[in-house]
Amino acid sequence: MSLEKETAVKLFEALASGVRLDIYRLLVRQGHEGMVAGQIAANMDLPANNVSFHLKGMSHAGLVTVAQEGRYQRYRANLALMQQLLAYLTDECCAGQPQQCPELALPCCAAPDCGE
Amino acid sequence: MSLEKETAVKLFEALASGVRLDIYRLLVRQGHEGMVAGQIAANMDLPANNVSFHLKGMSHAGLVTVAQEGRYQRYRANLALMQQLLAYLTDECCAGQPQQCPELALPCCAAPDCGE
DNA sequence: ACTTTATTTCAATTATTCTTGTAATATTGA
DNA sequence: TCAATATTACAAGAATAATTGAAATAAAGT
Repeated sequence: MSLEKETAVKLFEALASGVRLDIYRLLVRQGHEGMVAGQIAANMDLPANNVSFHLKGMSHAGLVTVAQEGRYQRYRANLALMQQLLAYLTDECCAGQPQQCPELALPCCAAPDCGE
Repeated sequence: MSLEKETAVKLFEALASGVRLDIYRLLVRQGHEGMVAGQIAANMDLPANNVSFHLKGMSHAGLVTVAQEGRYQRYRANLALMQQLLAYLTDECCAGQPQQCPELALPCCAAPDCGE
């Protein structure tokens, strides 16, 4: 159930900009409520079309989801995919030497199945 | 003790390329042993100077560390910083509505201090 | 000292991404 | 239907990043 590499790269690209990182964290803070595009743009203090450009990239990558509400577009952070991304990163960590993991304090290695 | 936004952006940029993502995951698998630049280049099947270019970016961002060993440069994944990056991402998640967190299955929210 | 090996640096080219402005689409309310 | 609002689409220029090749540095072995 691991992510495709291509998917992971797109997700990191989607996070690799100050604007988009701010947007994502804003949506994480909003939780399930999310925010509509105009609110996000107001919050970012950027032109609406620029924010829309970034939101498009983020939703295309899967980092956020979008739902239409009349003439509004409501965006939400896709936290489930973020979890998969983290798992992808730490997949097979310290392979063969699980005893290294605790000292490196990596969550994957603290798991009971680490090193399997 | 949260990361600076600029630091977080640089880390995501460092992960936002197929080549660098492969390198990072390779180093994660290697654990504390790490790998020297030439081994990494051989593993990536890319020109050494190209790999060096990417490694420089990654180490400048802090994603990996580098230690000189004679004429070799040994690179290791900086897992401690990765942990901080994850914390930065999920900081203040679902602020004010901690009851949303479990259903979103985000690790930060499963923590006992979620919503504080 | 000389040669080989490991790695980095620099410069040039190509490719990609960001921003801005303007126009288009589509929903709502009068 | 008409006007206003929310948002996206498109195009052009500016800014960044990636790749390649050639040269530089620096440690190790002879």
